Amino acid sequence: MSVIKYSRQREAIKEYLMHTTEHPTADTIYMNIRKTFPNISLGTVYRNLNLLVDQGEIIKLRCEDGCDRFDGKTDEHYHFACKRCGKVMDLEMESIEHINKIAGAGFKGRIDGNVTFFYGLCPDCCTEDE
Amino acid sequence: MSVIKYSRQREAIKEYLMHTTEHPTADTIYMNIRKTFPNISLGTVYRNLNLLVDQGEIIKLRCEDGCDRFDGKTDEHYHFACKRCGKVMDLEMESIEHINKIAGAGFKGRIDGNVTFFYGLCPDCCTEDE
DNA sequence: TTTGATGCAAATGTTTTGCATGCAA
DNA sequence: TTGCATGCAAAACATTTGCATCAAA
Repeated sequence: MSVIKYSRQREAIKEYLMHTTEHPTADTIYMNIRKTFPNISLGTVYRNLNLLVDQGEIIKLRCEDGCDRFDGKTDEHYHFACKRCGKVMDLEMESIEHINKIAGAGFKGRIDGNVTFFYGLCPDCCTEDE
Repeated sequence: MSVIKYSRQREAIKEYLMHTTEHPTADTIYMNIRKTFPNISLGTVYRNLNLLVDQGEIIKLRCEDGCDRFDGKTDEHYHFACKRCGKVMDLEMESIEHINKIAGAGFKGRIDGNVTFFYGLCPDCCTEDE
């Protein structure tokens, strides 16, 4: 098994994800990191994102719109996607991990967890409706 | 707005999805429909799948493994994905739609629903572990 | 007939990968 | 010095689309 060496690019990606709540796509991350590392390549961004996901330092979100988004917040929380503007946000809500028990009730396998995505209209799009 | 005409290919796709619980990918559906329509093209399969999704006759599942899967069962139910073999199955369980209220409690927007995917080990992979 | 559906192939968009070079240890 | 990480470009992959032709209504 190979050792993981420090890299400024990876550090910058991690740093960027720690300080945004936007749940950016790989391409958005690429555009932003380029401000600091103009020569960084998309391939490097992808390689580092996958590495960070494997290490559990960031989370990969499989969105409805097809492409992946990344989240630097790794503690248990839930996401919301706006059906109108596509924005993805964190939800401040109490735990719903009890649904794992509900799901496991009549199931012969083992339930380890769940991925839950809520959808509807975000606060901004909701206001526009009035 | 254009009228939707009958097509034997679309009917075959719908029929196939109605009688499988495998949650096949577009490519798997293509391979199967080719047994009946050897000349059908992948493009046609995709076009019809999207059409059926728009009509609410089937459901599209965005899976962890990246590609989409399709489900002919359209009533409210939840899915499970095996982390080991990748199999996707339906879960027989009571409704958890109350989580929409929990999610909406401190949220300024509007919650219309949720997409929930459970994961862990399927019954088959679970048994192998013993 | 008219117009939507098809088959085919080319195009698209996202993500991965091979390889020579650069940089961390 | 060793070998992982990078930049670049090509490849891989799932999905969509343009167009001439076919078939439903």
